[in-house]
Amino acid sequence: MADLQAPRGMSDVLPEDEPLWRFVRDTAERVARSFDYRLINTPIVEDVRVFSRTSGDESDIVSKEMYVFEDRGGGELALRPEGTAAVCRAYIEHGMGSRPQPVRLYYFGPMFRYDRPQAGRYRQLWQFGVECIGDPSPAADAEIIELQYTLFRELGLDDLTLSINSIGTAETRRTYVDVLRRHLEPHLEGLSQDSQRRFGTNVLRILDSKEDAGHPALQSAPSILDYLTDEDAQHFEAVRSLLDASGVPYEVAPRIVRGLDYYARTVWEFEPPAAEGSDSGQQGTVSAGGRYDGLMELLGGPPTPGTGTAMGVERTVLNLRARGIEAPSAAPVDVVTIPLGGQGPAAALRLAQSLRAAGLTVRAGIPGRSLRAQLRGADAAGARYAAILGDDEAARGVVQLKHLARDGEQREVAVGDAAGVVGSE
RNA sequence: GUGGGUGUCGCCUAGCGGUCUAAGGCGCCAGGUUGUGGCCCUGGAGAGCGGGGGUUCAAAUCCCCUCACCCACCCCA
Repeated sequence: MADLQAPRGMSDVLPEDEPLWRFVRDTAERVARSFDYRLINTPIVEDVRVFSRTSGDESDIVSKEMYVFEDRGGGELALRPEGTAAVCRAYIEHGMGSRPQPVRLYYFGPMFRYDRPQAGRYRQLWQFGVECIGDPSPAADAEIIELQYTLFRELGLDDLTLSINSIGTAETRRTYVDVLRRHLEPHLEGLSQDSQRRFGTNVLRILDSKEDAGHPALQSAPSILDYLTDEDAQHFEAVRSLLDASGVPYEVAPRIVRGLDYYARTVWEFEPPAAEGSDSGQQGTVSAGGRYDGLMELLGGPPTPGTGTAMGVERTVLNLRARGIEAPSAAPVDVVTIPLGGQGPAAALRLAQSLRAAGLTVRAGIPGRSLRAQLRGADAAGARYAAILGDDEAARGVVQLKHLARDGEQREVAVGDAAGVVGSE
């Protein structure tokens, strides 16, 4: 094995992987644009405060998963762990608040988290995300969810389940956390160690516990939905009826919470159906998002509502592969040139130029190899035609066009006619 | 961060203490005509067994450490 390898948890996307990636990316961009979302590219590094202020210093992302480094000017930079905060920073920086609201944006790029890698979890992960900024209404939430839903359908992932919840606003959450604490406290002894730890750090997470899922204390736990303010409840109700209207199936899951502090009200996740057998792939969430009113203020901007979602590209590709879904096949090689002799190479170069100019895909043959070897190579490449050019052809301004894809019939045509012949089939 | 598993040519795999200066398949390169493919045949290049250290007369084969990957937990996309 080579002594130099890609950094832990980071991997190469090889040419053979690329068609599926391109399928995901192209489909994502097409769907986003069809909802009138526009691309925004932000740097992959940001001032660390973009994330520490917004994700919450206590969050795992900030406390232990960020790649932070000092640049030569002494500033603290971070490899971005997620996209939303960076997009919001750009929104503020470029005064997008004075554009027609809401501003609809999408991004596609790598994120970095210093996690322990495992199936579906990487230190460099790609996300496709959409953000609808400047609209507090339930319609924006429903639009984002519908967009994501549409994208999964277009990709052929039609068995993902959508879970939605409302976690209210900061105050309702505080109230609910107190209630939940009081409810769980008497049962603490009987809960798992993880849950006991989370009782101190993040009570809401206990609801998500796999270990304690069947515990009576959890089954009887109060639902956050019962603690929503009237406004929160109305908002959630409206999101639901809009989803109903657009035919997006979902289930309400009062137990889902999100990892980042800036979420408010609507939150959601798309997950593949629980795998048969037992313990496969707990890294299931393919896409997740929520409303983040309040985030802008954490970044020093004016109060601005927003909602968005992010999809894990690797996990999406994993799900496509698991279902045997393949990317539309790439364009084949139209012609492989086969230069022979002393004059062939130059003639082949000129021919290749003119064929490419005509929009054809041409692989240059390698001078010096035998005709036999070159034809074998052309065949292996799956080329439709081989264009043989030796001294004789070069002198006469012709080329031997051999139709590999068929029976190998070969005919001599003038160099100038080659593009027409190849292009006509 | 915690626990478990794996690690032999580019890929897949055999070997599991001496017959291994490591074998096979795929792929790659070349040849089987002087300028003709796909099948087939022949030959060739390519690893010293993830790395390091031990044990032993002898290690790919045993032990330890380390690295990487995989799986689970935590957390998350």
